Amino acid sequence: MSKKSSETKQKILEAAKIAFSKKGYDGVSIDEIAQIANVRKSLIYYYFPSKEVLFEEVWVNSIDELENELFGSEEETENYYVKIKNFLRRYIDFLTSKKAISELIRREKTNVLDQDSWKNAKKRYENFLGKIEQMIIEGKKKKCVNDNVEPEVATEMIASVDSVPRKSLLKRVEQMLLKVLLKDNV
Amino acid sequence: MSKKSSETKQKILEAAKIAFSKKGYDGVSIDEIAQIANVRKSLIYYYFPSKEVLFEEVWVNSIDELENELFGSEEETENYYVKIKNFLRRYIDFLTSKKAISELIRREKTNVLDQDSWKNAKKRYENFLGKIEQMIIEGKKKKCVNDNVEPEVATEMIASVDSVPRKSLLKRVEQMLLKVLLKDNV
DNA sequence: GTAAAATTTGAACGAATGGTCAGTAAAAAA
DNA sequence: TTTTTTACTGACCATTCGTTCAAATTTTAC
Repeated sequence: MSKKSSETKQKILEAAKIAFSKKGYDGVSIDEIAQIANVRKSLIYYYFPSKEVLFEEVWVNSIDELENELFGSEEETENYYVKIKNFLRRYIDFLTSKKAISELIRREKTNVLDQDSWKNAKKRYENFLGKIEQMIIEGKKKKCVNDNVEPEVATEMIASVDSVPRKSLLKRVEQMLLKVLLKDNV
Repeated sequence: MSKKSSETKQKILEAAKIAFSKKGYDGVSIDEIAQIANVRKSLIYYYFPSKEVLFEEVWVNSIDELENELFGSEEETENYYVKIKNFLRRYIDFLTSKKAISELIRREKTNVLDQDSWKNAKKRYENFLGKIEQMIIEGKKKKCVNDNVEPEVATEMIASVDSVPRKSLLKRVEQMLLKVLLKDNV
């Protein structure tokens, strides 16, 4: 794939991301995306076989970006207090800075998990949730996370934070989550 | 309007409520709603001039039902500690029992507030939020709500609770909100 | 410079969508 | 019973939608 080609593809992906995040999958037409990206509609079909696949690629990229910011920096510490605290801080930073992706996830995550047609998107999102769950499980093994915390429930709790408006409230929720999750030796 | 007429209209509204809550406004067609309600498509247009108006009526009814459950029972007390505590308890009860309406609001509230076309729906929802805000303002006057709480922000916080999954987590969030909002003389 | 490959375009298609309307059936009024 | 009003139907329309494709243009390889 040449430079120009991947540039165009990127332009389409970016336009689709913005459109889907603002209006949702069903609220956006290929024409609309083409207009935003400033390309002809048929060109979109040169790069993507269908609207569904385009959405899935946008989704997977978005989760990649989120996951990278949350788990990417190779953590030196094995201290799960620090690990989980850092994780939540990074998550909240992401939610307040990367608005388009956050809004996209908030809007479509239910559909991604329910809908059978978006298999790749679903698999990618479940994999991401699985990493959070794994972190909680490890935290329990290391005696940092409360024994009464069910990892699956804790994961749902953490993921639901993406619907919280305003940074001030997010900070409160962060504190609440830390209190609920971690054993309280300071 | 005869009995049969209002029964049919109700059947359509109910079908639309379920469909919209599951798939969102853009994800649902009039044909689909007609199928669920077991009526012909054109009959829907006998009762509603457009899909938009149908949605707005579903929305307004839903907010009515919610508001009625939260503010309806004529409270005897003027104690705003009790009032706000009861309010939050009722809200959480509603979210866990009336799933369709809760999901509808969660799905579409952003669109209702943004979109200019759904004027009635927007006005109704803003009026509902206004009542919550008013309760906070009164609570401040009565020295029950913390001085540093901004009513508008508090309202957003409370409204965002509709995105919280699981009753166990909802109970936690309820406690957090009470802690943030109310002065802590037990 | 020319051939081959990759990229972009515009026109078109069938299906689905929101919406209309003339007409039929049923209920209420007379 | 007849008339008038109300409730319902089916056929149809215009538009938008996702999608296809042959042809044009641009880029790359030789």
